[in-house]
Amino acid sequence: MAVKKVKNVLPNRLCVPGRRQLKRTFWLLDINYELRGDKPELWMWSIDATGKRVLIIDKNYQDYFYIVLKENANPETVIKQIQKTEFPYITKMEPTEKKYFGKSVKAIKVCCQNPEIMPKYAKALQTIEGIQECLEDDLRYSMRYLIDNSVVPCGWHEIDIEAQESEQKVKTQVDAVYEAKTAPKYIPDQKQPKLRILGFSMICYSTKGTAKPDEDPVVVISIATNNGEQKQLVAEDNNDKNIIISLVKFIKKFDPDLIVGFGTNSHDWRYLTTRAEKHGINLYVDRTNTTPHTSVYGHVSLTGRVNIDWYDYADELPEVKLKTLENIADYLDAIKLEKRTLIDEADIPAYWENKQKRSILVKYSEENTASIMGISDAMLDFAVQLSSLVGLPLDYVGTAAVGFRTEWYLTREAYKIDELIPKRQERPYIPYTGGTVIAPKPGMHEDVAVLDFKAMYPNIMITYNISPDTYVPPGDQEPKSGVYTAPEVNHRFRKEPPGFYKTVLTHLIQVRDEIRLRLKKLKPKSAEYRALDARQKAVKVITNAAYGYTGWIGARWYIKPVAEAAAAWGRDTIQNTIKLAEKLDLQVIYSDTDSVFVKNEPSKIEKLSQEIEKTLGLEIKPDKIYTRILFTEAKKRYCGLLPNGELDIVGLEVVRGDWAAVAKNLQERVLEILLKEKSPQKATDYVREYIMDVKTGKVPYREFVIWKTLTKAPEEYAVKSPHVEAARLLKKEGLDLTLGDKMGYVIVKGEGKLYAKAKPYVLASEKDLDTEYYITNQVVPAAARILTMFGIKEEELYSTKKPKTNLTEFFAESRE
DNA sequence: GCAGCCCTATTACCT
DNA sequence: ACAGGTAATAGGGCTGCG
Repeated sequence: MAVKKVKNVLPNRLCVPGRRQLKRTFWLLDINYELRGDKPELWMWSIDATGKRVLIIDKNYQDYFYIVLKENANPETVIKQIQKTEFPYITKMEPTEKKYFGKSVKAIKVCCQNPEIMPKYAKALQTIEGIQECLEDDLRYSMRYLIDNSVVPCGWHEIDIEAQESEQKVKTQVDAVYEAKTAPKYIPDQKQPKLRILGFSMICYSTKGTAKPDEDPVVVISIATNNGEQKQLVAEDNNDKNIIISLVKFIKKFDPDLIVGFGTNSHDWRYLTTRAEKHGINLYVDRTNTTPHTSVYGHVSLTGRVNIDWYDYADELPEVKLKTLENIADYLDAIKLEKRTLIDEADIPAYWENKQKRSILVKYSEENTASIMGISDAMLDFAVQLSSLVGLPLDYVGTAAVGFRTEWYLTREAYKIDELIPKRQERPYIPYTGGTVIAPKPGMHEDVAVLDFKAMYPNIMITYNISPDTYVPPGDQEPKSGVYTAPEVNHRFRKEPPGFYKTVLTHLIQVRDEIRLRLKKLKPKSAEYRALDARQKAVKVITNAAYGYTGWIGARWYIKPVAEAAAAWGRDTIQNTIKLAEKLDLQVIYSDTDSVFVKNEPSKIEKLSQEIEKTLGLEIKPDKIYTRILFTEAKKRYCGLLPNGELDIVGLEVVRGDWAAVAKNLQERVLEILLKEKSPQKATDYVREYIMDVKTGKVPYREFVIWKTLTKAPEEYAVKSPHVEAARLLKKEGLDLTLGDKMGYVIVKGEGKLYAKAKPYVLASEKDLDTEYYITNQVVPAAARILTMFGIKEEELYSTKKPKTNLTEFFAESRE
């Protein structure tokens, strides 16, 4: 796609040459806009090159949207028609050429003084003769500003400014307020200013059940800063008025750029707001003396500061199954502790009420904040890079779902090539066929190589120019340049010019390769390395999400054949690879979507890889080698032994969050014995002993807990199930569960269906456990899943006596 | 009334 | 609220059974 850009005429900027103009370089922290009467002002909260906190106000940028004209319409006639009607906020209309899904369209750019009136105007205009539709009236003013001026959150810019006598309330919060005299100009520089970071966590107290902000006080607030300051605020006489005042004071005094927490977007800020209102305190923790408010994608906004809730980044760590603060901190090695203080929510009242134990609660709270600071240390680089890459402000790039992050990146790219931004629209969900999975050859295999296509879907989209703007619908004439036709589904895509996705993906892949090359020359601990490494991770996230995005019905650029074609070419690619491998007499053991597991024969593999590269133009290479690998009959589940002696467990119970640890631990040990020692007999013995341990109470209570997510409100479930019933019991105790929370339950002795025997683990204890259930439904199935591959029957595992090798004897054994 | 079968709901995983 | 493909368990309805 030809990149043609009309260079900065800046028709939307009302440029007034000023006196006392200065040049400043600034790093953009947060952005918001204010309406002064009907005129928008864009506020950029920033840090300048000298480390001063400055607010730069741009009053000179006007919002606009586009009218797309019908093919035969005359722009001037349409403009005249509009002028006849009363649209007082329209300041300018100009005919222009744009592209829409790759096709040139006639359009009118409509400038509006008041950004918030635009959707209304756009709707009203639709009825006018010659107008096809209106677009881009649904972009927020602040995003419009960022996109049009190439302003990048968490990036450096240069700008001409003029000192401004600001209102007192603003002046107290920053070192200086300026008025923008030119558009900011982006300066690529990965260096970051030294940010002031404040982390906090809190503990609420209720005599029974979940604390309710209307009734129950906050009793401990723990604060820490990246300057090493720490403070524990402890309520006196269960009255939280003073500690909330102290929190506000502390924040004002430290004046953080970032406020970080865990669960703050969904809980803490709302709770504090309600408590503050109750006490008549102003919760002024931002830089403009307003209170926290919920905004875009559900993030809590603190004007002038960046509020980050690290829980929003938990999705980036799929290895952590139960996303508690402790687990995430431990996973990231965020905090060094001899022994962590752990207190269940249900036990908090007991700790608070007991003066001796109260100090433990305060320590727990202090450790929580320390964990938050540690997570910050590990994750902030990534958040900053994601923000600057996709162009969403740092305070809500984390709350934006993957689809929206991808879309904002695309939106910025579309602007650069004059593509109009399609509207979001409701569509029916129609699934399509995805990747191919072939059944594994069950059993143990020695020396197996896993070959992976490098970024298969992105590269397929590049190779076949698959894109919303290159799609040739059925019935449309084939373009001169010719088309690529997808296998099976027969969707066509023009070969030329390069499509939107091809351009974007090529760029992303190239950028990542460049970064990785630079990383090789840097010291891994250096700030530059960390920032760049975070950058390449952010690039990878967006690259990998692109294919999924194309098949998402919520996507602005959704065109089903695009996703469907990419998937079809994927299937074709892997099928060809398997065929070729077989032709080379390279035994294929398993394949899933973009990978093939083959016998490790390097010369044949090399040949395969070269042949694929030559015929398909895609890169496939060994990703890892397993010394030994075990498959059951199931797809997507296996265990491999790596050369370094580690086990790579995929899909099996061990890696699932919804099996009790008592079963997972056993299965892991069984796999270890089998893969390392190749002894089914030893594994069987181990299982039998283990079962005895379970029966005799040698396994800790916590290992019996089963965790399952509550995906909807308890009433909405069609069938009764253990975790939902357990959640009901919790609720009876006043302990609420929010949608998406994990319910931890155990199965206790009793009658009837399983759901009747499920109890929240906090409400039961060791002696209640139905060990029979755990043995027959957790421990044995998990072990048998593996051991049946070696001819060992499930029933054999129940035997308490020495194993018998002979089946007749085994059947004589009694099963208890 | 219930064992056995089959289908559905549900969850979490893999690429 | 990025996609589809898959395994697995428990619930629940239905059938057949003198």
